[in-house]
This record gives sequence, structure tokens and C-alpha cells, in this order.
Amino acid sequence: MTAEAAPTRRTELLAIAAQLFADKGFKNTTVRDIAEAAGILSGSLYHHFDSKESMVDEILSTFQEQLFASYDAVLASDVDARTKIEQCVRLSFAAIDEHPHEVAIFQNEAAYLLTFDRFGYLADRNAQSRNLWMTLLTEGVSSGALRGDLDVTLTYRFIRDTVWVAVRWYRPGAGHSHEAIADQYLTILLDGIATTGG
Amino acid sequence: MTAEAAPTRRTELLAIAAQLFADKGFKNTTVRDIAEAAGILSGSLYHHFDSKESMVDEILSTFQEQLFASYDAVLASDVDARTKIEQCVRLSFAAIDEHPHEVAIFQNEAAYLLTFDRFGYLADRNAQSRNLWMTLLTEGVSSGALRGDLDVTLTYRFIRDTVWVAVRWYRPGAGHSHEAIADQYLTILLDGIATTGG
DNA sequence: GTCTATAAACGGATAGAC
DNA sequence: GTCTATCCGTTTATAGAC
Repeated sequence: MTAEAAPTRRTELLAIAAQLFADKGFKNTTVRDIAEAAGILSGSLYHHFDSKESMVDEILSTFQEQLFASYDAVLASDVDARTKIEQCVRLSFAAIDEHPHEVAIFQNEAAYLLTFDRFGYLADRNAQSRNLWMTLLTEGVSSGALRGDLDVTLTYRFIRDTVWVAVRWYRPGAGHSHEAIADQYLTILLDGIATTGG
Repeated sequence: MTAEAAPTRRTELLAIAAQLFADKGFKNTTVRDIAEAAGILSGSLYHHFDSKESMVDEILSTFQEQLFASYDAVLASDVDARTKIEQCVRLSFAAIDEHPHEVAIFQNEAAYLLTFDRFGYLADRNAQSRNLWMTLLTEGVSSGALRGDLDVTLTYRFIRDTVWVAVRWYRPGAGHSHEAIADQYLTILLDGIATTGG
């Protein structure tokens, strides 16, 4: 019904490339693979894109823009730190559900892509994400919602890793919903797996 | 003092390759990269190894053999499930400390390598690891050490992912020791990050 | 927007000299 | 154990026809 109802050829090709990059890796995917999956020849791809690199660039930058816009919305809302933490975790699992290929590419290829100047913005996004979580966790400790003896930096890494690494096994539509998985993860993260009575 | 005091050329070359595979990825590392880092030419590598594939094969299979031997020792010991879980977590962080390159290669390349027949043993090791954790977690729930409402499968993935993904940021000798990190992770995993009083 | 044809570079691997 | 020299398949990318 909106402008997205008719995806452009460019968008279609990017979706095809994203799936291949996610499944086989950026370096393991050839432009011929992408072209074949799209039903055209490799030379034709260059009518749409400068290079294979610019394809993954557009995939990642578009996704990151959307993702961080939704984080910003949570940050700007008027709820306490613990609620914001919960919302950011749920939002991340929703992103894995909606954009599994983009998340996988970022998880698997960011370290390699960062060695190129043009992907410097990925480092900026990492810093932005770090700031977000460190702020929320520090607030949570100050307000007494989180334990005072937490190592905030380590906890940040713990949350970041556990959330995003789920893209390795989560498959939309199979098993638990992303909401159910977020519930379970939040329960473990906030309350632990041990019985309190010992 | 033992046989390991004088590393063979073969072992040296594997260590150099492991670092490159871990840092840049298997596919992104050329045999010329490995040779250059070793101070020789690429052709000379083939005096020691059949192929680039057989290099990563030897790196991974050697490491996995050691790792699973130490898991077996924990399993065979006469302590309760919770203690075994703690020991397996500590043991894993120790492995990251001692063999960061090998762990990184397994984490980053296993999915790709598994598409080749010769790396089928990696799937066997994955199954072995899964069995180990599922057994310990089920025992923990039965004995009342772990919460009865746990989703054991999800908890297994949660533990596996959080432990091994640390290889992405942990650097031996910098910041916390691997023992300190294991302590923190176990505290979060077992007791959560929230204050119990609310 | 796609195809044909091909350039140009890269990368794994080999044979034989030293 | 390493080097020289090189083969050959693969891959990214380009130019111009349709």
C-alpha cells in the first residue's frame, strides 16, 4: 500500500545478496553467485552497483540507520532504566526476527570490513551502541534496580553478545517466537538460572 | 623441558597460520600471507602441508581433542551438577585464554568448513558439546539446583554462546584475568543482574 | 536492464633446482 | 627446507552491443 509495495530491482538484488552474504559469508559469495540467484549474468549487476563492496555497504548502512532510530526512540521515552533495558533487548530480538541476514552479516563480517576506510561508520555505530548500554546500566545501578557490585563494562559485553549471537541459531517462524525468546533471555539475565533458596 | 620445549617448524607454521586465520578469516588469508608472515615463500609451505585446508584442519582437530579431553575429566569427577557446570564454564574461559586463535577460528569458520566432508568431525564435536550441557542442565533442574521453569535448550544455547563469544573481545594479559571473567559470568548466569529486593 | 566478451588481477597449487 | 618459475582456474570488473 505504501511505497514499499513495489520493491525496486535494486532492492530485490540487495535482498538476494544479503541472504547469500549471511549464509556463505561475504568473501565466499561471488558476484556470479548473486547474479545466478537473481537470474541474470554477473556483468548485469554492475548496471546497478559499483562493486560487491558497495552492495554490502548499502545493506549494512540501511539496516543500521533503522536500528539506531528505534533505539533512540526507546532512549527518549519517559520510563525507568530497567524498562529501557528490557525494551532494548526486545527490540534487538525483533531486529533479528525482521532482518536476520543483515544482523548475521554485521556479526560475521564487521571485523573484516572495518579494515577498509569506507566501513569506518561501523566503528561509530559500535561506539554508539556501547554508549547506550553503558548509560542504561550505570543508571540501573545508581537507581538500585541493578546489583551494586556489577562490573558494568563486562555486563555490557555480556548483554551485547548474548543478544546478537542468537542470530546464529534463531530462525523466524520455527520454534519460539522472538518475543518468547526475549522473555527467556531477560529472565536469565535479570534473575539468573539458579534457585534462590540454594 | 618436555618434548614441547623445541617446537617443530611444522608447529611454528601452524601457529602463524592460526593467528592469521583468527584475525582475518580463513578465506581472507592467502597462502602467500602465511608464507610472508613465516619469512618464506608460498611454494615452501607445500613442503609441510598438502593444502591450506589441511592446515586449518590440523589446527582445529588438535585443539578440539585437548578441549574435549578436559571436559571428559570434569564429567567423570564426583561432584554435583552445579559444580560441574561451574567447572565447565571456567574451563572454557581458560581455553579462550590459552588458545584464543583456535577458539576464534572454530567460532567464525565452523559453519563454512562444515560444508566440506573432511570437516564432518566438527559436527560430531558440536553434538558432543550439546549432549554434555543438556545432561548437566537437566541434572541441575532435577536436583533442584537450577530453577524448575528453565527452558533447558534455550539455556544451553545461552551458555554456549555467551562463553565462546567472549573470544571476540578477550585479550590474554589485558584487563581481567580469565578466572575473574569466569567469576563474573557465573554470577550473572546463576544469580542475574537485578537486585532481588526489586 | 541484460547479455556478450574479455581484461586484469588474484590465489591455490606444482615441479624441479639448490 | 626453501626458492624459482609458473600453471591454471577463479573472480572482480569493464566496454559496448542489443
